[in-house]
Amino acid sequence: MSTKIKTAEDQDNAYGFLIERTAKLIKQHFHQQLRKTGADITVDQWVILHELYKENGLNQYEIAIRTFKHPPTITRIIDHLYKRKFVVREMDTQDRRRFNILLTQQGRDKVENLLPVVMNFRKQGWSGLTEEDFKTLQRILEAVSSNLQR
Amino acid sequence: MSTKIKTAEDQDNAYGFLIERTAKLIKQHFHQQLRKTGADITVDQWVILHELYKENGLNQYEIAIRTFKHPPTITRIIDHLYKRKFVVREMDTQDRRRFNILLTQQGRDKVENLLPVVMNFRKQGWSGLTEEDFKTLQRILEAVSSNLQR
DNA sequence: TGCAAATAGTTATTATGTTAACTAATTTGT
DNA sequence: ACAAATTAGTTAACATAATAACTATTTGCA
Repeated sequence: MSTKIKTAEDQDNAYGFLIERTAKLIKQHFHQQLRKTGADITVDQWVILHELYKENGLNQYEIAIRTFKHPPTITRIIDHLYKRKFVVREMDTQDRRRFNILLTQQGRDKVENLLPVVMNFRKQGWSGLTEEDFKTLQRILEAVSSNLQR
Repeated sequence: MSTKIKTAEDQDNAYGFLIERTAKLIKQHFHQQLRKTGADITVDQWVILHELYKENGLNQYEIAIRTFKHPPTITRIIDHLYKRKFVVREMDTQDRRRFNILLTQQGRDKVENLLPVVMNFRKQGWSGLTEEDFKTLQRILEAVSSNLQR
């Protein structure tokens, strides 16, 4: 069959490992960049701040979907961001189970200060890769995701 | 230049996110598979058991390198595996700072019981992908890694 | 030989990942 | 209208991620 993976001695999950390793590397190096700038913020906190910067007032459920994180994780990270005065929780008047999460001015400033750092980081990480490469990468990773979600 | 990433409005790190999301999905689904079989073992514990199955007696430093995890993480996971009697720590006679980690029979049995589950999981995840796809995936992810480690 | 530097591993701290169990509010079906 | 099911969010418990600070060894080198 055409889908066999290397040879029989390939007992180790080389490709899954490669994907996880790369994801870790990206996160680690991005974390380093954030530290270097003295941002004093974690990668996951950044991700949520950035989502709110793109669309302010998301509720926690929507943030969970968009960031691919679980609800308890969102609760905790929002707690941290609230303590540091980057966001506030606003009770939703239509549905009192919901909180709309709003960036404060301080939160918005933080995102805007870090945007150049982020852009630079990406430029470094993706350098030398072509449009074609991105398309292929996307196709393969989405195939794996779809295989698993069956 | 040939390396630009889509358009200017692509402020979000779509590809980095895609890689991380896929890595998470793989881990999550593998975790589900392990639970379904009643294995009562985490993915990270499996990874270390499997490394030891491939080469018994590795020290913690070598395990850290091979699994891409940090030393404190290895300490804790080995502690868990020890409590569950899957491994033992043997003092290295050449270098008394080192422990050689050895699979017990119980640990070896655990790995062998789970190997078919793991193989099945991989078959599902990678189905429909060609040798060519794997090569491309590998090239791209290694390019990103190498870009970051510069 | 002797002492500084490097190495293997642990402990502690803070943050996130994952699941289960829970509260409170809303929606659905009849 | 109302009980049952669903949904948004929290709390708790346990495991991993990352870094710093530490102990105990071993190695490098003047």
